[in-house]
Amino acid sequence: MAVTDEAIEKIKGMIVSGALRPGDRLPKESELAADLGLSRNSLREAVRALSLIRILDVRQGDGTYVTSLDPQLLLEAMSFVVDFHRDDTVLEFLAVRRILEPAATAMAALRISEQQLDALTAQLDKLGEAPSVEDLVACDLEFHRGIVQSSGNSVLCSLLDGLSGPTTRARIWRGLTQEDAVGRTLREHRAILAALRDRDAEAARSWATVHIASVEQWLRSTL
Amino acid sequence: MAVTDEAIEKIKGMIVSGALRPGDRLPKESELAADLGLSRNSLREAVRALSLIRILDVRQGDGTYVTSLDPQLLLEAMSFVVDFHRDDTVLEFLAVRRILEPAATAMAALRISEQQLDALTAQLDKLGEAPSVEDLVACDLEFHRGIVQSSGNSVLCSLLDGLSGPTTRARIWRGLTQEDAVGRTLREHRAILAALRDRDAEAARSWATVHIASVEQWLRSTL
DNA sequence: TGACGTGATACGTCGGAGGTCTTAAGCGAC
DNA sequence: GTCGCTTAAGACCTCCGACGTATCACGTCA
Repeated sequence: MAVTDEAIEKIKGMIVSGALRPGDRLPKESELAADLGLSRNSLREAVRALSLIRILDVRQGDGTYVTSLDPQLLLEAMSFVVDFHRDDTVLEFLAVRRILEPAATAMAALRISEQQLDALTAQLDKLGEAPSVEDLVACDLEFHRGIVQSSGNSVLCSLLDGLSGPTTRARIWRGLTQEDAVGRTLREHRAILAALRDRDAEAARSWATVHIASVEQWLRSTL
Repeated sequence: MAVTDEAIEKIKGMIVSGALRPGDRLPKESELAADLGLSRNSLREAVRALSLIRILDVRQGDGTYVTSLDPQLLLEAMSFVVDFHRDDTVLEFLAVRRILEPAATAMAALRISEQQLDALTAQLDKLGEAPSVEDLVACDLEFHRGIVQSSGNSVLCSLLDGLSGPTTRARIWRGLTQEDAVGRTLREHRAILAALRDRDAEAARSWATVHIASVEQWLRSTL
């Protein structure tokens, strides 16, 4: 195994074992390199790799720190990965989202606060009747994120956040080509919100399923 | 933005735009560094980072290649990330798995082949009545992986693979073996398999839910 | 024709030299 | 005494050049 890969494993080990805790500062590059028995250049490769996936936070002029290791932060790296997938795998991502999002919406129906409900309502009202496609997509993303956050599971939230990347692309495409998609999306959002207000988990789940399935169906028919 | 980060973005852009396709070979380090306008050392940091998340495949003495970019390969990097999470977030990961795995099992019930069913049966038979903990854990992992693969969704499969990481699984099982969990697990596996044979998606989904919920319940009571 | 050796090629590792940014201590003015 | 600026130290950023090591392809020889 290359010395850089060894260094990655060793740093990982230090964190997993608890020798390095979230927020801790690492020894400076030259010291850490000496400790691990490799050159500063090779160590930097290891640190850079761990930095890309948000394990380490490198601050020039200051030092290198272990991040909070929040699920949100680490899974955020997933969206970077998802970007590499081409359209032919979008359907598979969408299928996973079709499983997770209704479940998250149902969970949210039992936990969401009145305050959050009002915020979602205001958000939908602000958009108006005939928004631009860009505004609609941005709003859609925000709407679903708000709901999923209310599910109370940060892992689930981050996962869906990452999965929404390709879906978003598809939805832009759809909005540009399918005439009634805008109005339909707005109506479905209202329906989901109403189900949440009613604390009706099953209705919320069903509307979320319908919402995603409509995108999926359209995508399947055009690919 | 640092030159290395720029290089990461540029290489990512070349792949996403299609200038570099899966399997393609990159220019050699010195040339690529010159093209992107940075030193070979800094470029290597970028390549190493992309290599960690399985975007690039570096072969000493040969060259650097774009990987297949299969969802399986890229999401495999997630298990690396999951390893960093502490016990207090295991429940959240388990909750997500509780959503995905029953759905995957239900999907599998409609698609799994007779051949795969026989393979799963043989696998359970081989384990016997009183297996060792190591064998049980390995078998459990393999059993679920086999089912999820039959769902036909590689993204879903990779995702669950990452969530069921060896670390998480091992931690859970370590304490679980004290109870009657072994026999219970074996019985539940048999039940899931029977549902699959009957092509009964709902029964398969329910058994899978029960299977995971029992682990979740135990974990919640002990943490 | 096939096995072997050798050279070319490309990645792996290293040490050192400046450069840039952040932080905090030192210092003077209000 | 407090605030703001200057300055110096510390740490990461980038680069260069050199050498080590693994792989592949070509040519040689049996």
